[in-house]
Amino acid sequence: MAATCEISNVFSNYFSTMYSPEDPTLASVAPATTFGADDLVVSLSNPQMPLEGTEKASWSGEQPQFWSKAQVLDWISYQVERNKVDASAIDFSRCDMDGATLCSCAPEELRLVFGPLGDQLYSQLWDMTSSFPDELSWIIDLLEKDSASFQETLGDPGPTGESTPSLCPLSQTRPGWEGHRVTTALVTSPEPPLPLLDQGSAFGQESSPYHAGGSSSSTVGEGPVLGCSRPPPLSLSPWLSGPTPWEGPELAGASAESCVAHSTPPPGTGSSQSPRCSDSGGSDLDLDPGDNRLLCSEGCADHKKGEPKHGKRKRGRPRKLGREPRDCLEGRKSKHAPRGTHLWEFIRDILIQPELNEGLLKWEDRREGVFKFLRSEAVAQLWGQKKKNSSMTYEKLSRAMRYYYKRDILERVDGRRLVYKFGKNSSGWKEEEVVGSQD
DNA sequence: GCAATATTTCCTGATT
DNA sequence: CAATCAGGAAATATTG
Repeated sequence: MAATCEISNVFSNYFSTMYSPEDPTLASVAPATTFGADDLVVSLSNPQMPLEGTEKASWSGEQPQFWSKAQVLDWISYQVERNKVDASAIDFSRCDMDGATLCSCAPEELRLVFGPLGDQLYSQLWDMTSSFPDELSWIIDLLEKDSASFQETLGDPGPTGESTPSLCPLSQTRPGWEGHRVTTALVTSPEPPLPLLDQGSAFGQESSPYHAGGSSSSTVGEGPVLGCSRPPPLSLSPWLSGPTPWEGPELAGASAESCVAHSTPPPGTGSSQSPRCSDSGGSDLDLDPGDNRLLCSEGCADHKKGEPKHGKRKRGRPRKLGREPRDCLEGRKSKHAPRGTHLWEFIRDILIQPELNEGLLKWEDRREGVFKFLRSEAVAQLWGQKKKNSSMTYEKLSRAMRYYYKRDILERVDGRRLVYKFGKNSSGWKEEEVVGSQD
C-alpha cells in the first residue's frame, strides 16, 4: 500500500507544484494558442508528453539523463497512470533515483522494479533519449535559418545604406507566429518544419530573401494573411520595396552592382561577415567570394559590364574565389544544403505571394500562367541575392529563363517583352495548386 | 572522381 | 538608342 500512497503523493504534489502556470516552459508554450491550431499541434505532438491537458510535465522537454529524482518520480507516475498499471505492483522504494541512474538501468532491472511496466518504461526512455538529437538538429537548423536571414537583412542595408526600414528583427518583419514557432519548438517537442509548398520551393528551403519587409510596404511586415497556414515567406530586402536606385534610366549593370557592393558590410564591422560563420546553405549573408569580386582588383576590372580593360573576360561563370574550407562548420553542417530553389520556382513563388511581390512581377493571365516582369532588374537582384551572386542581372536571368523553353517549363510568349508563360513542366502556380498547398 | 543538370557569363545579332 | 530577346558557347556549382 505504500506504493499507492506514494503515487498519490506524486500526483498531488507534483501536479500541483510542477505544473504551475509559472512554469517558464508553459509560459512559452501558452501563446501558441493564439497562433492557430497548427502550431500548437505541431509543437505538442510528441507522444511522450502528457498531452491530455494543456499542461506540461516537469520532465518534459528535458533529457531523461538530466532528470532529477523528482522528475523521475513524476515521469514514472505519469507512465503508471498512462498505462493504467496497478501501482501496487511497483516497488516505489526503489524509485529513488535520478535520471542518469534511471537511464543506466537495464531492461531487466526496470522489469524487476516496475514489473510489466518496466519494458514499457525502458522503451519510452530509449525513445526519448534517442529522439533528442534529431530534435536539436532540427532546432539548430531552424535557428540557423532564422539567424541567417536575419543577419542577411541586417547586413544588407540596402543600396543607400540609409533607411533601414524594418530591417527585420524577427519581431518586426517576421510574421509573429514564425518567431513564435521557434520559441515553442525550443521548449516543447520536435517537429519537422511545417509542410512546405513543395520541394525546392523558396518558401521552405531556406530563408529566402524576399519577404517584403520594407517600410514602404505597409502591410506586409504586419504578417498578413499568409502567416498562418502557409510557411513563412521570405524576406524581401527592404530596398526592393521601393524604387531601386539602379533602376534608373541608365542603369542595370554597374549601378546595380555597386549598390550590392555597398550592401556588403565593410570588413570588420562585425556584421557577422566572418567567413567562419558562413556556410553553404547557410548564411545567405555571406555575400561571399562572389562579392569579393566587387572589391578586389579583378572585380574592379571586369565587373562593370563592357569594361574589359585588359582583354576580355573569359566566358562562363567565374570560379568562386577564396572559397574557404568549409570545415569550419564541421559537425553543424553535415548535410548538404537543401537543393536550391530553381529559378522558375523562385519566380513562381513571388508570383503566388502577392504580399511579397511588391510590384516585381505580375500575372498577365493567371489561368494561363502568363506573367510579366515589372521590375526585371529588381527580380534579378533578388535572385542573385538568393544565389549569393551579387552580379546577377536581368540579362543573365533571362538567359536562364530561355533555357526553360526547351524543357517546357516555360513557353514563349512572342512579341511581348518581359512576358513569359509557365509551361507544362512547371507546377505549383495554378490557383488550385496554390490553394491546395495551403491546407 | 564522374556525369548530369542547372545555371552563369559573355557574346553576336535581331527586334521592339 | 537602349532595352530585350534569342541562342550559341563555355565555364562553374551542385547533386547523385
